[in-house]
Amino acid sequence: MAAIVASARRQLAEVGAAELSLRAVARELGMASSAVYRYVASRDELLTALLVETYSELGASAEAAEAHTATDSAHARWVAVCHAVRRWALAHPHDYALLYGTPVIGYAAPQDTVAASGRVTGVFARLIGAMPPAPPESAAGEPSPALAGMRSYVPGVSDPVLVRAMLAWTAVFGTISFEMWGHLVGAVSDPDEYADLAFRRLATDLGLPTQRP
Amino acid sequence: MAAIVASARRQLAEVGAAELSLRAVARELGMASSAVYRYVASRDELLTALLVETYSELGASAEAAEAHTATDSAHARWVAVCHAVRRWALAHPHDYALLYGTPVIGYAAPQDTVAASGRVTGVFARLIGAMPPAPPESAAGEPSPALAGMRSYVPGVSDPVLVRAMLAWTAVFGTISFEMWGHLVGAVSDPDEYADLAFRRLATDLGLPTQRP
DNA sequence: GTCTATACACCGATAGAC
DNA sequence: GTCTATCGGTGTATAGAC
Repeated sequence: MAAIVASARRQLAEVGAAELSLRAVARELGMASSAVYRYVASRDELLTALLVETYSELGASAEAAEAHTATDSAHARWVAVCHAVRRWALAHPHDYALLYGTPVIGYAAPQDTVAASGRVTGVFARLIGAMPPAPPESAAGEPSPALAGMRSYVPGVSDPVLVRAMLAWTAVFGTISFEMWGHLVGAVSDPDEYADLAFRRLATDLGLPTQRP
Repeated sequence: MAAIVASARRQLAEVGAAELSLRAVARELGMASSAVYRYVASRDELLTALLVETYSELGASAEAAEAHTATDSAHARWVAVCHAVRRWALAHPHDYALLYGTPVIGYAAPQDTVAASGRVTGVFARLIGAMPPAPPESAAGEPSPALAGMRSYVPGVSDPVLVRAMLAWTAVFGTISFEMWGHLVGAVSDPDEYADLAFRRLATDLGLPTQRP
């Protein structure tokens, strides 16, 4: 089973998730295609196994980056986690595309994959929890019910701050995706430096404390 | 030729860009598969035609939204353009995925598609040009050469402001992509309202003027 | 411009022998 | 658990007649 998933991940790098083929896996493993069905009931099940393993790998990278700078400021940890995600994406472009690119048409992600994705999200959510709960301009206003799900991760924060946190999160993945998929060509000449500027800017604008806790 | 591209776009909605097939197009048009080769030299050429047409369509939507609010504030125009892009994406999810999702493996985008994509980008760039050139906290510092390409669009702006503009741009597409591809499930319960909050927040944080010009 | 025919590949999935 | 054989599809691309 491990060999099957490993082979499938190798294939991913060549053909993309939608073209992933059980037959090709069997070929690479020197088995008959029918033998693979002993281990995996269908192509979709293989895809699920791939998603879970890959989300978990990225989650581990992010967690490791945070643990490694755990004694530092929230600002430093945010930047470290962002860089870890970007580095992982650059090192595993096809795996990144599997997770954050166009979903495979006709494939319905089961609950397992949603749970697996939470590991990465959780790292960001914890960091965002270090935001100052009531910044100067925090206007009062009614808390919007649209953000209820998000608010459960980061309680006691005003709506503008919550939205800002969401935007920072989407900006991180938007930045990485745009870089990897060629949308930054012409605008950014040094992606490494730009990424660093961007991740630091986000941490600063989020108000993440620069002092150690 | 128009019928071929139209059929291909219909197909896109069913199978995804990577699985787009000349045969299926021919089938839908009631032609022999070989006849299509009179119009399109290869599958990649068809893909290019699709990309150019689709970028142009989205660009037209964004431009129309801006023109429609041209007499309003930059803040209002930013929000209108963001909503227009999101509405177009929701109405044409597969077209959006073609433009901003995972690139098709093995397909090298020719220069034509890059030029076509500039129409959308240009709308955002012009709006960003309305940012206050020297905000309070604009630290001096050396302008980074990594942002040279971007700076040519928005001259005379400090690096932090420039980076903030880039982040806003990537956040818009990150937000739309995350919503469309299911990464916001659990965090956001009302996507319409969240999108509005997010786009307004970005306009505000960018410092786009709320008064008419 | 459109057709038929063809070469040469690919795929998911199952039946049934060993 | 693995195999062979098979069903019933999919595709790109070309040759050559009309």
